Amino acid sequence: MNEQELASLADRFRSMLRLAVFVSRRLDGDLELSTTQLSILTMCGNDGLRMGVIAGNLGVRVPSATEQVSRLERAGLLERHADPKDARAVVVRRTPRGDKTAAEVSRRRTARMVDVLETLEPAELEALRTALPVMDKINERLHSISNPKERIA
Amino acid sequence: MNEQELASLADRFRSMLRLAVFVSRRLDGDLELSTTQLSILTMCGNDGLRMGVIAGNLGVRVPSATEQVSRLERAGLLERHADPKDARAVVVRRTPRGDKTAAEVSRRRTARMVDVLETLEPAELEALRTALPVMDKINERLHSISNPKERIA
DNA sequence: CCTAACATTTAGGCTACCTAAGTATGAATG
DNA sequence: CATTCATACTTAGGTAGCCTAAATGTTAGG
Repeated sequence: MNEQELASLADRFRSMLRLAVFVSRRLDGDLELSTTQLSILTMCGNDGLRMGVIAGNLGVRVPSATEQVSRLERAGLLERHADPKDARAVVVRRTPRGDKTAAEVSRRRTARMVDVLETLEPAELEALRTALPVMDKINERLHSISNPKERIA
Repeated sequence: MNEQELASLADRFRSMLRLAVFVSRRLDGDLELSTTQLSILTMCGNDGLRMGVIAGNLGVRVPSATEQVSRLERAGLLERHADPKDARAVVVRRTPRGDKTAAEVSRRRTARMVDVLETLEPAELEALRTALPVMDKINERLHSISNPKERIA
């Protein structure tokens, strides 16, 4: 693939990323838990996770994770526990109600997505399936790019 | 493809959408203009667009578009003009500086994406290319799903 | 005309991110 | 041990970008 084709693919892929944000909003924007909250609930099994790990999995800073966890705790879906090995740390676990809610919400959300996917051709579904691992790889690659921050508008 | 395979694909596709949000943050999070702002700048050629059309293209409500346009106007990249056909309406156009900035920012952003794509196998690039139109189709399908709004946490 | 529909802005609110600074514990070192 | 540095988390305060509801002015239809 030559330079120009690559640039064209890059451009269209950038548009696709933006589209993914829309799709995500359309799909999840009206439900009980935000996508982030459902992710947290899903990853904190009954074994529990450290706050820092949650943040890392989400791709956000620790204080952002703290905020979401606190909210889910207030809603009775998660609990903070002391880590016996390290008094600095916190272990976040789902409550029984959290288990139930996570399962329900996830089921509803997947069902909605299935409704959409059902309208597609088999070849299109195959295209989707094939592209999934590529996105993972791209995400990994981007870990290596750094981030200052300044906006002009 | 049977019911269960479809559900599994739906699940993994949902994860991919979340990943797309990360990738987008990693890729664009540190630059001069937000993704939304660059989209606006790109779509408002020198012909200009109505505020409502901008909002529609972005997939947001009109007041959200107003806000971003105002900001870009303050930054000297866009201008509001009266529509001679309809005094209620506004036509948003890029300034010459807006032209220049849009081109530059877009070039830089694509270059960064090319750097990432260059690390992939030809088959992976092909997978990406094939999946792009499928995302468009999914987005269209989702237009038909409605949106109240209530969170439990 | 008068009323209803439309295009936009303004005002106010919320989520989810961020950075910087504070607290407390743990680990390493002289 | 005492000190110091690193780690894990929370708190405080700020910002972007979305939302709804209401205000303003314009057009179009009966």
